[in-house]
Amino acid sequence: MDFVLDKSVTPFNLDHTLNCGQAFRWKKLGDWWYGLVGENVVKLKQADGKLVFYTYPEQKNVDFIEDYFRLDDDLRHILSRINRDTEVNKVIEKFYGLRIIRQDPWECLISYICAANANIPGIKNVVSSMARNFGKKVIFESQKFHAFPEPEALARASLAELGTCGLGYRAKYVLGTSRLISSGAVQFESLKGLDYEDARAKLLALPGVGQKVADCVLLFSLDKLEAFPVDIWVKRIVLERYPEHFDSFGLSDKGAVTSREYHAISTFGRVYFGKYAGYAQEYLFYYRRSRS
DNA sequence: ACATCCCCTTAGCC
DNA sequence: AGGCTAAGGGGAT
Repeated sequence: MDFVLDKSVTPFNLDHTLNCGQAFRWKKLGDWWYGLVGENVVKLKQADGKLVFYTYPEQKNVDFIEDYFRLDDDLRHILSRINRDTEVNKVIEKFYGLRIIRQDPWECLISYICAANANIPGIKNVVSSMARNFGKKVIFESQKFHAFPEPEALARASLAELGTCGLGYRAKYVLGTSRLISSGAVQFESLKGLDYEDARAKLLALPGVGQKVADCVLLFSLDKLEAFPVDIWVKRIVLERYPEHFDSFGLSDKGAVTSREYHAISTFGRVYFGKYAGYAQEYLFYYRRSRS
Protein backbone atom coordinates (compact mmCIF):
# COMPACT_ATOMS: atom_id res chain seq x y z
CA MET A 1 0.00 0.00 0.00
CA ASP A 2 1.14 3.51 -0.40
CA PHE A 3 0.13 7.01 0.35
CA VAL A 4 1.07 9.62 -2.22
CA LEU A 5 2.51 12.78 -0.78
CA ASP A 6 2.44 15.90 -2.87
CA LYS A 7 5.44 17.52 -1.25
CA SER A 8 4.48 20.97 -2.44
CA VAL A 9 1.39 20.63 -0.29
CA THR A 10 2.42 18.10 2.33
CA PRO A 11 6.08 18.39 3.20
CA PHE A 12 7.12 15.42 5.27
CA ASN A 13 10.40 13.82 6.29
CA LEU A 14 9.86 10.45 7.90
CA ASP A 15 13.45 10.01 9.10
CA HIS A 16 13.58 13.37 10.86
CA THR A 17 10.16 12.73 12.35
CA LEU A 18 11.11 9.36 13.82
CA ASN A 19 14.73 10.17 14.68
CA CYS A 20 14.13 13.38 16.59
CA GLY A 21 13.39 11.65 19.88
CA GLN A 22 9.68 12.40 20.32
CA ALA A 23 8.60 8.73 20.07
CA PHE A 24 10.43 5.78 21.59
CA ARG A 25 9.00 2.73 19.88
CA TRP A 26 10.20 2.93 16.27
CA LYS A 27 13.20 1.12 14.87
CA LYS A 28 14.74 1.24 11.43
CA LEU A 29 15.80 -1.99 9.77
CA GLY A 30 17.32 -1.41 6.38
CA ASP A 31 15.16 1.06 4.53
CA TRP A 32 12.06 0.33 6.58
CA TRP A 33 10.75 1.75 9.82
CA TYR A 34 8.89 -0.67 12.08
CA GLY A 35 6.63 0.34 14.91
CA LEU A 36 3.23 0.03 16.46
CA VAL A 37 0.29 2.35 16.27
CA GLY A 38 -2.19 0.97 18.74
CA GLU A 39 -2.19 -2.79 18.20
CA ASN A 40 -1.22 -2.47 14.56
CA VAL A 41 2.30 -3.19 13.46
CA VAL A 42 3.26 -0.61 10.87
CA LYS A 43 6.12 -0.95 8.40
CA LEU A 44 6.86 2.05 6.26
CA LYS A 45 9.36 3.94 4.21
CA GLN A 46 9.44 7.14 2.28
CA ALA A 47 10.46 7.14 -1.36
CA ASP A 48 9.73 9.19 -4.46
CA GLY A 49 7.26 11.48 -2.78
CA LYS A 50 5.31 8.58 -1.43
CA LEU A 51 4.84 6.94 1.90
CA VAL A 52 4.86 3.19 1.33
CA PHE A 53 3.46 1.18 4.18
CA TYR A 54 2.08 -2.10 5.39
CA THR A 55 -0.06 -2.73 8.43
CA TYR A 56 -0.54 -5.92 10.34
CA PRO A 57 -3.25 -6.93 10.91
CA GLU A 58 -4.04 -5.47 7.53
CA GLN A 59 -6.29 -2.43 7.82
CA LYS A 60 -8.69 -1.35 5.14
CA ASN A 61 -8.97 2.12 6.53
CA VAL A 62 -5.53 3.62 6.96
CA ASP A 63 -6.61 7.09 7.96
CA PHE A 64 -4.88 6.41 11.25
CA ILE A 65 -1.54 6.77 9.48
CA GLU A 66 -2.43 10.27 8.38
CA ASP A 67 -3.70 11.04 11.85
CA TYR A 68 -0.64 9.63 13.60
CA PHE A 69 1.84 11.60 11.52
CA ARG A 70 -0.32 14.72 11.60
CA LEU A 71 -0.31 14.91 7.82
CA ASP A 72 -3.35 17.14 8.26
CA ASP A 73 -1.14 19.86 9.79
CA ASP A 74 -0.44 22.63 7.32
CA LEU A 75 3.29 22.39 7.89
CA ARG A 76 4.21 25.20 5.50
CA HIS A 77 1.96 27.54 7.39
CA ILE A 78 3.18 26.33 10.79
CA LEU A 79 6.83 26.69 9.88
CA SER A 80 6.25 30.16 8.48
CA ARG A 81 4.64 31.13 11.77
CA ILE A 82 7.57 29.97 13.90
CA ASN A 83 10.20 31.28 11.48
CA ARG A 84 10.91 34.35 13.55
CA ASP A 85 14.63 34.92 12.92
CA THR A 86 17.59 33.76 10.83
CA GLU A 87 18.77 31.33 13.51
CA VAL A 88 15.57 29.33 13.68
CA ASN A 89 15.28 29.61 9.91
CA LYS A 90 18.49 27.62 9.53
CA VAL A 91 17.17 24.90 11.81
CA ILE A 92 13.87 24.75 9.95
CA GLU A 93 15.65 24.33 6.63
CA LYS A 94 17.96 21.67 8.03
CA PHE A 95 15.14 19.50 9.32
CA TYR A 96 12.43 20.55 6.93
CA GLY A 97 9.55 18.08 6.99
CA LEU A 98 9.88 17.04 10.63
CA ARG A 99 6.39 16.70 12.03
CA ILE A 100 5.11 16.43 15.56
CA ILE A 101 3.51 13.01 15.95
CA ARG A 102 0.01 12.57 17.37
CA GLN A 103 0.75 9.76 19.80
CA ASP A 104 -1.72 7.81 21.87
CA PRO A 105 -2.10 9.89 25.08
CA TRP A 106 -1.88 6.93 27.43
CA GLU A 107 1.31 5.54 25.90
CA CYS A 108 2.74 9.04 25.68
CA LEU A 109 1.99 9.79 29.32
CA ILE A 110 3.60 6.64 30.68
CA SER A 111 6.56 6.92 28.31
CA TYR A 112 7.36 10.43 29.44
CA ILE A 113 6.95 9.56 33.12
CA CYS A 114 9.62 6.95 32.46
CA ALA A 115 11.68 9.54 30.57
CA ALA A 116 12.15 11.73 33.61
CA ASN A 117 15.86 12.10 34.33
CA ALA A 118 16.71 9.35 31.84
CA ASN A 119 18.39 9.31 28.43
CA ILE A 120 16.81 8.30 25.17
CA PRO A 121 18.40 4.83 24.77
CA GLY A 122 17.42 4.09 28.36
CA ILE A 123 13.85 5.27 27.82
CA LYS A 124 13.55 3.01 24.78
CA ASN A 125 14.73 0.05 26.84
CA VAL A 126 12.25 0.69 29.64
CA VAL A 127 9.27 1.23 27.34
CA SER A 128 9.97 -1.86 25.26
CA SER A 129 10.48 -3.88 28.44
CA MET A 130 7.05 -2.79 29.73
CA ALA A 131 5.50 -3.72 26.40
CA ARG A 132 7.24 -7.10 26.40
CA ASN A 133 6.10 -7.90 29.93
CA PHE A 134 2.57 -6.49 29.87
CA GLY A 135 1.54 -5.86 26.27
CA LYS A 136 -0.18 -7.97 23.65
CA LYS A 137 2.24 -9.88 21.42
CA VAL A 138 1.98 -9.60 17.65
CA ILE A 139 4.08 -11.61 15.22
CA PHE A 140 4.95 -9.92 11.95
CA GLU A 141 7.60 -11.08 9.48
CA SER A 142 8.72 -13.65 12.06
CA GLN A 143 9.49 -10.89 14.52
CA LYS A 144 7.86 -10.32 17.88
CA PHE A 145 6.21 -6.99 18.47
CA HIS A 146 4.33 -5.97 21.57
CA ALA A 147 1.55 -3.44 21.81
CA PHE A 148 1.85 -0.89 24.57
CA PRO A 149 0.07 -2.31 27.66
CA GLU A 150 -3.48 -1.26 28.48
CA PRO A 151 -3.93 0.95 31.58
CA GLU A 152 -5.56 -1.98 33.41
CA ALA A 153 -2.57 -4.22 32.76
CA LEU A 154 -0.18 -1.79 34.44
CA ALA A 155 -2.68 -0.83 37.15
CA ARG A 156 -2.88 -4.40 38.41
CA ALA A 157 0.87 -5.02 38.23
CA SER A 158 2.92 -5.05 41.40
CA LEU A 159 5.71 -2.61 42.13
CA ALA A 160 8.16 -5.50 41.95
CA GLU A 161 6.91 -6.58 38.53
CA LEU A 162 7.18 -3.06 37.22
CA GLY A 163 10.61 -2.81 38.77
CA THR A 164 11.86 -5.63 36.57
CA CYS A 165 11.31 -3.33 33.58
CA GLY A 166 14.12 -1.08 34.80
CA LEU A 167 11.83 1.67 36.00
CA GLY A 168 13.72 2.26 39.23
CA TYR A 169 12.14 4.85 41.47
CA ARG A 170 9.66 5.70 38.71
CA ALA A 171 7.78 2.41 39.20
CA LYS A 172 5.57 3.91 41.90
CA TYR A 173 4.68 6.83 39.63
CA VAL A 174 3.75 4.53 36.76
CA LEU A 175 1.61 2.44 39.08
CA GLY A 176 -0.13 5.41 40.67
CA THR A 177 -0.86 7.09 37.36
CA SER A 178 -2.00 3.82 35.78
CA ARG A 179 -4.53 3.37 38.57
CA LEU A 180 -5.88 6.88 38.15
CA ILE A 181 -6.22 6.47 34.38
CA SER A 182 -7.64 2.97 34.68
CA SER A 183 -10.27 4.17 37.15
CA GLY A 184 -11.38 6.93 34.81
CA ALA A 185 -10.39 9.71 37.23
CA VAL A 186 -8.62 11.42 34.32
CA GLN A 187 -9.94 11.07 30.78
CA PHE A 188 -7.84 12.06 27.82
CA GLU A 189 -10.73 12.95 25.56
CA SER A 190 -11.95 15.52 28.04
CA LEU A 191 -8.42 16.93 28.34
CA LYS A 192 -8.36 17.51 24.60
CA GLY A 193 -11.39 19.71 25.01
CA LEU A 194 -9.76 21.91 27.63
CA ASP A 195 -7.41 24.76 26.86
CA TYR A 196 -3.68 24.41 27.40
CA GLU A 197 -3.53 25.72 30.97
CA ASP A 198 -6.49 23.72 32.26
CA ALA A 199 -5.42 20.47 30.63
CA ARG A 200 -1.94 21.02 32.02
CA ALA A 201 -3.26 21.48 35.54
CA LYS A 202 -5.12 18.16 35.33
CA LEU A 203 -2.01 16.32 34.17
CA LEU A 204 0.11 17.88 36.92
CA ALA A 205 -2.10 16.18 39.50
CA LEU A 206 -0.87 12.75 38.35
CA PRO A 207 2.06 11.15 40.20
CA GLY A 208 5.35 11.43 38.34
CA VAL A 209 4.04 14.26 36.17
CA GLY A 210 5.75 17.61 36.54
CA GLN A 211 5.99 20.56 34.17
CA LYS A 212 8.18 18.85 31.61
CA VAL A 213 6.21 15.61 31.38
CA ALA A 214 2.92 17.51 31.27
CA ASP A 215 4.09 19.69 28.39
CA CYS A 216 5.38 16.70 26.42
CA VAL A 217 2.06 14.89 26.79
CA LEU A 218 0.13 18.01 25.80
CA LEU A 219 2.31 18.56 22.73
CA PHE A 220 2.79 15.01 21.49
CA SER A 221 -0.64 13.57 22.19
CA LEU A 222 -3.26 16.16 23.17
CA ASP A 223 -3.00 18.60 20.27
CA LYS A 224 -1.65 21.47 22.37
CA LEU A 225 0.88 22.74 19.85
CA GLU A 226 1.68 25.80 21.93
CA ALA A 227 3.28 23.64 24.65
CA PHE A 228 7.03 24.30 24.86
CA PRO A 229 8.69 21.53 26.90
CA VAL A 230 12.04 22.51 28.40
CA ASP A 231 14.73 19.95 29.07
CA ILE A 232 18.48 20.33 29.40
CA TRP A 233 18.92 20.52 25.60
CA VAL A 234 16.20 23.10 25.05
CA LYS A 235 17.60 25.14 27.92
CA ARG A 236 21.04 25.03 26.32
CA ILE A 237 19.98 26.13 22.87
CA VAL A 238 17.56 28.80 24.06
CA LEU A 239 20.18 30.35 26.35
CA GLU A 240 22.76 30.12 23.54
CA ARG A 241 20.55 31.63 20.86
CA TYR A 242 18.26 33.94 22.76
CA PRO A 243 20.20 35.17 25.81
CA GLU A 244 18.92 38.71 25.35
CA HIS A 245 15.45 37.53 26.32
CA PHE A 246 16.56 36.56 29.82
CA ASP A 247 17.97 38.26 32.85
CA SER A 248 21.32 36.71 33.59
CA PHE A 249 20.16 36.74 37.21
CA GLY A 250 19.05 33.30 38.29
CA LEU A 251 19.83 31.56 35.01
CA SER A 252 22.86 29.34 34.67
CA ASP A 253 23.96 27.78 31.41
CA LYS A 254 24.89 24.57 33.16
CA GLY A 255 23.11 21.95 35.17
CA ALA A 256 19.55 20.74 35.43
CA VAL A 257 16.57 22.93 34.62
CA THR A 258 15.27 24.58 37.77
CA SER A 259 11.62 25.31 38.26
CA ARG A 260 12.23 29.01 37.78
CA GLU A 261 14.17 28.41 34.59
CA TYR A 262 11.50 26.10 33.29
CA HIS A 263 8.84 28.73 33.68
CA ALA A 264 10.97 31.50 32.16
CA ILE A 265 12.11 29.50 29.13
CA SER A 266 8.77 27.84 28.42
CA THR A 267 6.94 31.16 28.65
CA PHE A 268 9.49 32.76 26.34
CA GLY A 269 8.91 29.95 23.84
CA ARG A 270 5.16 30.38 23.78
CA VAL A 271 5.35 34.17 23.56
CA TYR A 272 8.16 34.35 21.00
CA PHE A 273 7.09 31.52 18.67
CA GLY A 274 3.35 31.75 19.21
CA LYS A 275 0.63 29.13 18.92
CA TYR A 276 2.90 26.57 17.24
CA ALA A 277 5.75 26.97 19.73
CA GLY A 278 5.91 23.21 20.21
CA TYR A 279 7.06 22.78 16.63
CA ALA A 280 9.85 25.28 17.24
CA GLN A 281 10.79 23.40 20.38
CA GLU A 282 11.14 20.10 18.55
CA TYR A 283 13.21 21.52 15.70
CA LEU A 284 15.51 23.29 18.18
CA PHE A 285 15.76 20.24 20.42
CA TYR A 286 16.69 17.95 17.55
CA TYR A 287 19.18 20.47 16.19
CA ARG A 288 20.94 20.92 19.51
CA ARG A 289 21.10 17.19 20.21
CA SER A 290 22.38 16.24 16.78
CA ARG A 291 24.96 19.02 16.88
CA SER A 292 26.95 17.62 19.80
C1' DA B 1 38.30 -2.48 33.29
C1' DC B 2 36.80 1.29 35.97
C1' DA B 3 35.20 5.72 37.66
C1' DT B 4 32.48 9.41 36.98
C1' DC B 5 29.11 12.17 35.19
C1' DC B 6 24.99 12.76 32.63
C1' DC B 7 20.33 11.99 31.41
C1' DC B 8 13.90 15.13 27.24
C1' DT B 9 12.86 15.51 36.15
C1' DT B 10 9.87 14.86 40.14
C1' DA B 11 8.67 15.04 44.85
C1' DG B 12 9.69 15.89 49.39
C1' DC B 13 12.02 18.29 52.75
C1' DC B 14 13.62 22.50 54.93
C1' DA C 1 7.96 30.14 49.04
C1' DG C 2 11.73 28.74 46.76
C1' DG C 3 15.97 26.24 46.86
C1' DC C 4 18.23 21.82 47.71
C1' DT C 5 18.64 16.96 47.23
C1' DA C 6 17.72 11.95 46.75
C1' DA C 7 16.17 8.71 43.63
C1' DG C 8 17.37 3.26 39.27
C1' DG C 9 20.09 2.46 36.10
C1' DG C 10 22.03 2.65 31.52
C1' DG C 11 24.76 5.41 28.44
C1' DA C 12 28.74 8.17 27.32
C1' DT C 13 33.48 9.57 28.09
